[in-house]
Amino acid sequence: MPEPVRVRFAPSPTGHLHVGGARTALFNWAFARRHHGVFILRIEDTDRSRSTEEYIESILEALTWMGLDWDEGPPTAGYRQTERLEIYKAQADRLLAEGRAYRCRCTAEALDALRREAQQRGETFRYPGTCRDLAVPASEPSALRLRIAADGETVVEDAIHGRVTFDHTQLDDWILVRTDGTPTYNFCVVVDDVTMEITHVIRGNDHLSNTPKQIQCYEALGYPLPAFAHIPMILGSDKSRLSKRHGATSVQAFRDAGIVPEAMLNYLARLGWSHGDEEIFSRDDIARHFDLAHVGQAAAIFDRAKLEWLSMHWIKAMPPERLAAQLMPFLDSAGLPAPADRAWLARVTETLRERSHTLVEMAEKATFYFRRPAAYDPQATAKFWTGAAHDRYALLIKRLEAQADLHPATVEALYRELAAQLEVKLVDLAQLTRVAITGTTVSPPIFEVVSLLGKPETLARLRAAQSATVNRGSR
RNA sequence: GACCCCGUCGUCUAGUCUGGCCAAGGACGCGACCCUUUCAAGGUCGAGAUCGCGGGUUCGAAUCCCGCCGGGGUCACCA
Repeated sequence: MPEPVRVRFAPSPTGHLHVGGARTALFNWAFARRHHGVFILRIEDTDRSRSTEEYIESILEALTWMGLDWDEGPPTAGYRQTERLEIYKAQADRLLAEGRAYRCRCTAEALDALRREAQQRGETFRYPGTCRDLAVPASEPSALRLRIAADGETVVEDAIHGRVTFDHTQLDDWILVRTDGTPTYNFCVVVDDVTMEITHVIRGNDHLSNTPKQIQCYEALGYPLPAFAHIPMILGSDKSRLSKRHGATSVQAFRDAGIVPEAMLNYLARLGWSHGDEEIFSRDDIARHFDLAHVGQAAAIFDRAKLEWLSMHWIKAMPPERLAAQLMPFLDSAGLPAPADRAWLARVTETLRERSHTLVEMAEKATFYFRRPAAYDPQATAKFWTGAAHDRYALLIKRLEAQADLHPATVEALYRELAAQLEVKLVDLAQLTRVAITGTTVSPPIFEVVSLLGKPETLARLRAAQSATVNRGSR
């Protein structure tokens, strides 16, 4: 039986989870689920100056929102680098004892000077190995460097890019442990991946260049290599690295913009990965079909329009009760009251779901269900409050009053009958009603709206419009 | 600058490994029409890619080889 797949997502909590990180998390999660393996969440918080508890919470929240559940990780202890310092220390000591690493007392200033010189000569800076054979005593302040073979090459066998070769002239004896005793990122990653028995390292393409250094470390440590897969990056519309400049980039920014999680997941999955011509993937679909073989090699540009299309798709596909529940916080932010009747709200969302790309949009469009029009759109009144408007409102009011119930079908029958009698088009009566109810000429199917609003409210709005036609000078 | 990765419609992509089924398919967006109580949604149709460019191999190349150009990434006692 093959060894079980173990993958990890290892964000550093220096900011909210951005879409690039979210997609890396998704690919790891999907790979784990597809292979019935284990998805581990590890927090890379060795950079204490920039890491915060708030960001850790924020990242966990974003992953949870997307439904990316982890099998190992916080809140269980031991999945934060700051909790693993002894482990790095032990491995560092071992490398030193075995001669695979050595103490270096070169100062940062001295190295900076060398770096500048190299740059002026147009060369890649490499640590010259000053302390390599010096046996710097432990009593002196020193950093720990990995001893790397001066020549030869290191090959990365990448699941997405194939074989990538790096010449050792490009590598140098990099720092494992800083003078202050803290381990560096590249060292922690290797130790963590080794001790957590990670089988597949799936991460952003920006780490490909670091991989040969890490491979050297695996070898020094005497551990087998995991498989590597470097997924392409996500770029902004100008093909530069996606940043705030390009608008929303954090997962919660999209959540707050009313994108539904199903859509975020679906969009991110299709950004860089494909499964034939399919576009629609539920979380389960992704878990069932995801494979590294169909992850592309080219960076992808983030396209908000397609995300919103998917968001509408999933809004349309969502069970009404769930949709109503999802909408609630957005009604609140829009300053609208929380309806006590959840079933009623579900019906309201049914009328709005194919007209809303986001929940924010849906909440906006739902406004008239909760509030009477603050004003009537001048263009609408100019067009529909003609001389006959007042009388037509009167007729509508009279007939609606006589109706015991306002099922959409009975309302429609009433309107059609009246339109026929007056020898006008149904649209004229419908638009007159829209103006009265929403203040505009746009709404979901008006018979449904009337039914949802109920008789007293509908009548009140029709009467208000009717008297407004008088005030306006129409007869 | 050095090294590494990448390059198919505006965008996401199928196809590239195993050359012919591709005078390049799907999706978003865009346009038109149909449907229709408005707006949408839906349906149909359409515009849109000489497969970055130039050579080569081959009967035949988006697919193989070479060169070039363009974009991105990495070069820290950051992660």
